[in-house]
Amino acid sequence: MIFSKKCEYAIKALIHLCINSDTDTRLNITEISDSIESPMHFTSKILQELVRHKIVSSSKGLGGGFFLNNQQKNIPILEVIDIIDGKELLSQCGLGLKKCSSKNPCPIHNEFVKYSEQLKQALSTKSISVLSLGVAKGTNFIINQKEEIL
Amino acid sequence: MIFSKKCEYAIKALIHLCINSDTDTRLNITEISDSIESPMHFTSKILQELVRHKIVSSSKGLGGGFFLNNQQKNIPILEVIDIIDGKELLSQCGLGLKKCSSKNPCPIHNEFVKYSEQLKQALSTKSISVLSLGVAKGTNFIINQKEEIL
DNA sequence: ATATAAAAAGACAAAACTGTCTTATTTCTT
DNA sequence: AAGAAATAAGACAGTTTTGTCTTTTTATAT
Ligand code: FES
Ligand code: FES
Repeated sequence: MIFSKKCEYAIKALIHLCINSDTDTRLNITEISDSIESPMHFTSKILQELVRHKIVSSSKGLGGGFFLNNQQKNIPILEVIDIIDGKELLSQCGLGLKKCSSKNPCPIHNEFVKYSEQLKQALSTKSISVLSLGVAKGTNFIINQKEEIL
Repeated sequence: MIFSKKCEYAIKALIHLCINSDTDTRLNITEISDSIESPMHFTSKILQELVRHKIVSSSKGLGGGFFLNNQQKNIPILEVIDIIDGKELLSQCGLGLKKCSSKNPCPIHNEFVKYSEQLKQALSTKSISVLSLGVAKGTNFIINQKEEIL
């Protein structure tokens, strides 16, 4: 598993919020965790962390909840991954050497860097809202689909 | 970190064994863990697991130790990763959906599969001995190099 | 003011991963 | 047969990740 569970839940929650919330439509944590099938309190912690980093907005009290404003919907997903799993995740040596560099490359460096750089590039150009498009249209999914018996 | 520590140590140990052992040159666990800078008993467990899967050979008793025969040196590294971290590792959905498929793709499926297939392909065609070449020549490294003060 | 609904925070618990220590077993040498 | 050197195996411990529960704080509506 390349991303942590925290990170997976974060991305799912953000996509759900992108589609279903805005400045004056807030979602509470029960609704969110039910929708993305994630553990409620754990998800709440993750969203709190994202609020601290200004990736998500929130308001307390009656009628409050979590939401994304238009600016937040355009944040690239890589930024979220960097916050939750650390900037190193996609820059680390595949064999765990302290520093991944072409100067002192490990035996899998070439294959590995090619892969991680490409992935990093792709994730840095996809915003939360771009990833949400397919989900809103029903062509992409953030929860497990029922087995269809054909 | 995409591979587990177990897997990192396994790959390093195999490369070290590929370069320094053969049917009648066996290495004991102290020598191996010192050379690859890994925790000795943990590494021993990992090698035992690889012995059970016939990736590594071992013999007990005086003059015994771990070693690779010529056939084992040609095992693709992906096979090792599959054993230690599970076949799923490089086939899993990046968002943790139970099944990664283009029929019910998650929002990052396209990017994700494109690169993980490439990596899997690359790792399936590199044998332990191929990865060892650079290390034997001194152009690749499996332990951290000292900081050079230039 | 009070009740209520919500996030925020903190303490705790379970599980997985990583690592250590001890004992058993095997094999070789003498 | 005895001793030594090695892997094999199992019990245990620390740490991190994942998840749960409870309390506090804040804002709104009545
Ligand atoms: S040095 Fe190992 S991946 Fe770059
Ligand atoms: S469905 Fe998520 S990566 Fe394929």
